[in-house]
Amino acid sequence: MLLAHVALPVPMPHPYSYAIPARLAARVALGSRVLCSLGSRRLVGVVVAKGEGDPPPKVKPLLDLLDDEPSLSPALPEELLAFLRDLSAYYLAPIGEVMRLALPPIERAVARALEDSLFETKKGISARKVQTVIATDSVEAKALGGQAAAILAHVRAIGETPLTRLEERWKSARAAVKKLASLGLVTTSTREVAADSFFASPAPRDVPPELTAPQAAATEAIAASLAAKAATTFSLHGVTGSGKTEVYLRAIVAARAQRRGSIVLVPEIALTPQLVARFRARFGDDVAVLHSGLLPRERLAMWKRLRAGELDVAIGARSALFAPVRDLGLIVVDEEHDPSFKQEEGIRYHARDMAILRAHRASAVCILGSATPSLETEHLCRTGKAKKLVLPDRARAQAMPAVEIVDLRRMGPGPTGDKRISLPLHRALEATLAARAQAILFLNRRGFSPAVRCEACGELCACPSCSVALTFHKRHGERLRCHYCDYETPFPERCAKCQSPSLALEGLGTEKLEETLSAAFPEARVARLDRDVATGRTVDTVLGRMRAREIDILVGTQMVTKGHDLPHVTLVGVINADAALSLPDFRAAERAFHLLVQVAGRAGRGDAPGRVLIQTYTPDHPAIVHALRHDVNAFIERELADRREVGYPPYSRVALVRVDHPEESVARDACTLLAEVARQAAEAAGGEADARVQVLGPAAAPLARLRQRFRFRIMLRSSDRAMLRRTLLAVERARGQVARGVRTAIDIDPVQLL
DNA sequence: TCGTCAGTTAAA
DNA sequence: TTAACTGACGAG
Repeated sequence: MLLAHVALPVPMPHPYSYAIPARLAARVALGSRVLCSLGSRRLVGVVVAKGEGDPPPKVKPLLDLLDDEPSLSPALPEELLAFLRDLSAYYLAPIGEVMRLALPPIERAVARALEDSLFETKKGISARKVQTVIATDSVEAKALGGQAAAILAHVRAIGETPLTRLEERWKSARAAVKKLASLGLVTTSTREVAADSFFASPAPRDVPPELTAPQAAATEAIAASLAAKAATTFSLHGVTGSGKTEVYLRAIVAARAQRRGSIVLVPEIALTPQLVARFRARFGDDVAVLHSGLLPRERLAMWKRLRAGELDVAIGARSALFAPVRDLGLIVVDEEHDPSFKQEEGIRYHARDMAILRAHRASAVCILGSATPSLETEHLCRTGKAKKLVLPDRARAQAMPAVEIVDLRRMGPGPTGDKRISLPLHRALEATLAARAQAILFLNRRGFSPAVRCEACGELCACPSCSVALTFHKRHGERLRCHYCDYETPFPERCAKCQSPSLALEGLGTEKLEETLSAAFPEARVARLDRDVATGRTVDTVLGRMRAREIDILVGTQMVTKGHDLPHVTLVGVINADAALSLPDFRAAERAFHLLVQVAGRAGRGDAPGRVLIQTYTPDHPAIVHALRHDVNAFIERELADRREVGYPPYSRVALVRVDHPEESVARDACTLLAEVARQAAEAAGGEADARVQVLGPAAAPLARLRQRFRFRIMLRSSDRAMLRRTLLAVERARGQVARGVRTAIDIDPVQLL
């Protein structure tokens, strides 16, 4: 019997086998999308293997083949298919769910439509409309249950909310909203949404500039690898303004010359409109820009055009890694060090690592570009797995801004009385305002105060499910919010533990900083930029106001450090550099360093020389010392040495554990032991551990049920390196105890796979 | 007795 | 993941 092995979007590690009916036999290929019935459901899957053989006892036939357009068949080209299988094996992720990453999201709707045989191919793109939900003033007559109550509370707190946003969080939001609407508690309305903002204005073509010598050398090296079809990873190290983008553009041209396509990954596409603009200026509209604002239909259109080879360049965030680009020749990862390349929910993957993998599989070139390369990339260079290309800083002549340290141990508070607005910072703000220039203040804490403590018994208000301190948000009705899980509750009247009414706000968030500054500088226009005020596209609105000089002082989180030219900013203040340094992450120092270098780069790139003030209690910390001198190499050297000293692998912190033993009881014991070790290690480290256990072999089926229980995370809530070493030793020891059939992969280096 | 709920199981 | 099934419970 002819069988098709199909990866279906269910969390099972194996594909399902179906009989290929005669009428489809000629057309079903590897990578084809097929409609299958699984239990009582109908699902769209991808054919990952074909063959004759013994059918499983309950084999069913394929229902249909979805690749109706011959030019787009099969849906997933061989190269992409092979890559997805590697990714699935590497991250122990269910094959079907991985395949789904690469399929256009409209498939759900298609499958449903097929089921109802209502499917009709509508050409053209419908108007962009979005349905929103607004709470009315009426009060519910009787208590509501479950989702309806939660949704009502949410809409009342947040205000007008798109229905799709609600559906992300509550599965049956649509039904619940319908019910609420019938009770008169909410109303819905449909509004038109602005067209795709990236293509709103025509792109004036640019003229390719003359390359500098280092640019030319880099371009040449890349073109040579492309011409030789030699899979090569390049680390392109150059500060902002050193011309990395021009190298990307030339590399794409070189790939094109060989009729090969390119993928460009950026950390957050919404924050990089000017990079997109440069690509459009060079290549016109022949660039697929994949961003979150696309409607499913538009996304599908892009997908098809890429698949058909009509477009050969795709730009986007993480997920653009799975673009069906034809004859892939090049993958660029811009701002390679950025942590947002790591997908942390659903299928977990690191887009930078997987970009290297996909490029190698396709005999393509991978360029990792950054002004502050990650230690992982440096490690690849040192182990000969990547080649280093350096663009010296030609902008150095324009003078880097003067970076000054404000030692909070010695410096008293400024006139506001708040220690976090020190005297030097206060004076610098005054000077900036007097000069009619702009200032950016960076504070990595959203909300008003990051903690609320009972003054009677000392208890912190904590999230019931995450046991993390709740942040007080003044706007949106004085509520406490958990920044991990979005749990929300009104500000309590009394302490939950001792009923005392004296609850004190602790610490400083962006909301409070904004308020304090508005009071201290009444003549200044103070604005705030963080996730609470700006989501996705609205970031641009705030930055637009900044560029138009409608804002004097901008207070913000991470967001203010990324992208965008703000030429009138002459002062950048880091309120508390130690906040970034004490994050519960072994990469805290590295990230703080990246942040400080980036933030410093924001000052004075325009008409006036800039000033950067970094407030800290630990001015001697290497991340701060080296950021002061803009010395990336010295920092990397120091950090690598530090990590070596505690025995931490240079690559990744994730521990994957595979248990492969035929004896169920042994496999079970191994799982139990590893889970226990992780739990204990995590407890000792004051946090959780990040590891996953997968059971392979004959014991897999009986233990599959228990998989949930064996999934655990180690997240070190301590920057204590000795603790880190103890944790790793504990996991190593456990590996020794259950040695037979247990493999652990703690040091994950994707290039080892190649 | 029926409906609801939480927990279990199988899906090719 | 999802849907179907199971047994336990409590309201009527």
